[in-house]
This record gives sequence, structure tokens and C-alpha cells, in this order.
Amino acid sequence: MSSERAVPAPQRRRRRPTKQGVLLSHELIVDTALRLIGQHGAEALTVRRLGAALGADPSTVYRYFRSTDDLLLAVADELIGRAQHGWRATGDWRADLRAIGLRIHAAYQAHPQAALLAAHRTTGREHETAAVEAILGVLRRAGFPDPEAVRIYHAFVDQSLGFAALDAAALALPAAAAHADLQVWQASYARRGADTHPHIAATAHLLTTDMRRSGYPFALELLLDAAAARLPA
Amino acid sequence: MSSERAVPAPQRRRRRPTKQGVLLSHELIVDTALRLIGQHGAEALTVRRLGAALGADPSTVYRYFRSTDDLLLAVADELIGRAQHGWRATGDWRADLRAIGLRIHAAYQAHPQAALLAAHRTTGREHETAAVEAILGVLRRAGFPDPEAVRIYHAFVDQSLGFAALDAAALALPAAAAHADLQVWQASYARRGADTHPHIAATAHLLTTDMRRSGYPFALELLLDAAAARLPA
DNA sequence: TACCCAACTCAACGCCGTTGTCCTAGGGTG
DNA sequence: CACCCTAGGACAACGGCGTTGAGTTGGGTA
Repeated sequence: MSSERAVPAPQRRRRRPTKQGVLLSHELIVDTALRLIGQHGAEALTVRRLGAALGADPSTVYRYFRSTDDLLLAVADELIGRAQHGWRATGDWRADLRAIGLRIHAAYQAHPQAALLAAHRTTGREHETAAVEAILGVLRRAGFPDPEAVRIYHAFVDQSLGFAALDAAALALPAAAAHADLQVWQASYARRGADTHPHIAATAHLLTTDMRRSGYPFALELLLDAAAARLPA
Repeated sequence: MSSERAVPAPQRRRRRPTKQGVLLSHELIVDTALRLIGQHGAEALTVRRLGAALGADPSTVYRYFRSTDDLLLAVADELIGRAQHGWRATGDWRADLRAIGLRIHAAYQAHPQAALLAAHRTTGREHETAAVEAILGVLRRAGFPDPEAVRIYHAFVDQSLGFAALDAAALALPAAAAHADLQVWQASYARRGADTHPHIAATAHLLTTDMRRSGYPFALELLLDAAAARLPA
């Protein structure tokens, strides 16, 4: 046996269909994995189910990816590309940063399982580098001095990734756990007595509606406000 | 059989030791779980290993917790409790929020593996409820109207948890992967040509130093600045 | 002391990722 | 065209996982 089971894409030459007549490829497997996650939830992505969805034996996936982690990294890389696809700078730094942040957030929300793995890794690949360059460019053109631009860039990126991972995690939960998390705000907090928890009791109705949504858009607006206040005249 | 296997803590009366002579309790199980995660990583937390570490049969854990998810929520709440331990309001809302945020961040950093599992769950338990009450109290006493207090609370909490999880993930990485992530900024980004990536090239020296630290303290300061600007006079 | 039942152990189920082995059909070569 | 090589399939099995139903035991109570 060879020490490496998986073969990089460019070196593949033989194209042999599975028993069910499907011609496999890295792209097809990644797309099918993304489809599985989107259609049947995060827990649907197992090698066995992926094999079934592909019309191939589960072990065949290991001819293309070293492990499920390797596969998920490939899926994550695809996500970064989709988030940036088609973005153009407008010249309005606030609008540009807002758009980039919301795009990152939306792309990760669309594929929560992959987002959970991807959000806290620095890849240094093409798509990521392009995003860094774009954000830094927006800040420097806006007039922030370099040290300030770097600090704001850092806060902006990590806040976006942090919220993306947090919100993705909520979506990636099994249905039962997700329902339980939602119920907490209605069942548990809403019933706390005004004597022991006056502030929760006073705002319970506001909390139950606000906590359903992501806190990211408002947090992003706060960050942009604070940044604007620091912009030299 | 009863429809509920797990029994809440206060109702337990019989104390029967395991074969290996250990007296189990909710507290002992949670502490052991935290120890397991801290010593051997998040993947070390399985019911079977937990049983072995406790000196009991794995299935015994289900007499105390409905599922591993239930156990995980208990672990998460314990972390929140440790973060809040000993905190007292000073009356200065900015100082109070800053202290709470940094405490949460620090508590999660102290148990990175557990933080990764716990940061994105709503437990609805004692410690979490106390933290929610404390933060809402600080904001309402500061003079924020209820709808604004709730929105800021949401942004503040999720920002803290998001950064906590992000930074915990970096600490939880295997040494090799962590080193590789750091190297990206020096090796990959620092070498990008000024022609294709002028903004990265111009700030490379600032980036490599800034990205070593957590972006949370600065992001927290931005959030507090923006909140202060919204405070009614 | 004797009984009850809470709290333990034991055994099994159906998943999971992963790997060693075998097989077979496509591409390259003469 | 016929042959060979091997990439890329299929298959079966391994160990570990969460979880559950049934069996056992030993403290607490009357």
C-alpha cells in the first residue's frame, strides 16, 4: 500500500464511475457535502451519508480527502470564496466595511457546520489574503493612520468571525438542542420573579424578541460608530 | 421504568458508592469533566472516558444528566459562575461592563477546550441567569432605556462570548497548528509584494505584532465608546 | 431484622470514522 | 488490438461512540 491514500486533484487521470454510474471529483464531493448540510442540517454530514448521497461507497471519499477534517477544510475554503464573490469597493468606507462584515456573516450562516471549523483558522490562502487587503485598503483610504487602521482591522475581523462562529454554532446545533436554547428565554428567564431578578423581569418581553435575532448587525454598527468617532478630521 | 432517568440534585438522598468506592454527585462529575477537557483536550470528553475517570460505569452518568448535552450545559454554567465569582458593581457602568467582559474572557481562556464547547450555548441556569441580571442592571442603572439596554446587552454578551471562543480556539490548537497560524502573518502576508497587496505590505510590521494579541480589549473599548455616545444626557 | 428501591453494573444496539484487502476497468504502450 | 498496470472503485471489519433496558446490590427506614 502507499503511505498516502488521497490524491491531489491535478494528478488524477483515471476516471472510473461508481457502481451507480457517478463520476467522482473533489468538486462534486465538496458540493454534495455543502448540499447535505444545507438540506438536512449539520448532523447530516457523515462520511456514510455522503457516500450514499454520492452513490458511492463511503470509503471512496478517502481516495479524495485524507479525513473528514480535510474535507471540511476544503468546504471552508469554498465558503470564503463565495463570501467575497462579486464584492466591489464603493468609496464609502462605512458602507464598504458594513457590506464586507455582513457578507462574511451571511456566508458562514449559510453553512454553519463548515463555519464552526473555519472561523478560527488562519489559512493565508488567496481568498483570505484578498479580504485582508480589501479591509485594510478601505480603512487606510478612509484616512485612518496605519496603527489605528491595523487595530480597527483586527477588531473588525475578529468580531465578525466571532459572531459568525457564535451564530453558526446555534444553527449547527441538533434540532432538539436548538429548540431548548430558544425555550430558555421564554420558559426560564421570562418566569424569574421580579423580586430576585428585577432587571430580567422588567425586560423579559424585549429579551425574548431580541435574542431571537443575531446581535451582529447592531454590534457591527456600534463598531463603525466608534471607529468614525476616532477618524481624524 | 420511569420516563426520566436523571434526577435533579436536591432530590437525591441515597448515597451509594461505586464499585471503586467513589461517591458521585453532580458537582464531582462536572469538575471531573472540566479536568478531563483541560488535561486531554475537548475530544477527551466522552461518557465512557468520564466514567473511567470517575471510577464508575459510563451509564451511571445518565443517572445524573439526561445526555452529554445536558452535562455540557452544566459545564458551561460552571464556567460562567467562575467568571462572575467575587464580582461586585462599583456604580461606574463603563468600569463594571469592562470588568465583566474581561472576566468572562479570562475565565474561558483558562479552560480553552471547554470554552470551545460551551461558549455558544444558552444554559438558562443559575450562574448564567445571575450574569444576565448583573449586566442588565448595570445598563439600566446607567440610564439606558430598556430597548436600548437589551440591544446593548445582546451585543456585549455575544461579542464577549464570540471573542472568548475565538481566542480559546487559538489556545486549544495543537502546538504545530498554532505555530503555523502565527507563521502565516510573517511568512505569507509579510512577503506579499507591494505591487499586488500594497496595504498589507505597508502595514506588515504593524500586523505581525498586533495579531499576536487578542483583539478583544480594543473591540470592547470600541463597544463601550459607542454605547456611551448613545447614552441619553 | 427485613424489606424496598435508589443507584449502581452489565450487556447490547445502532451509529460513527477509518483502514486493509480485494477487484475491475480505463489509459498507456507496442 | 491486446496486454499490463494501477487508480479508483467495493466490501468487510475494527474499535469507539452515545444511549438504553434489564439485572443487581446495599443503604435507609420501619
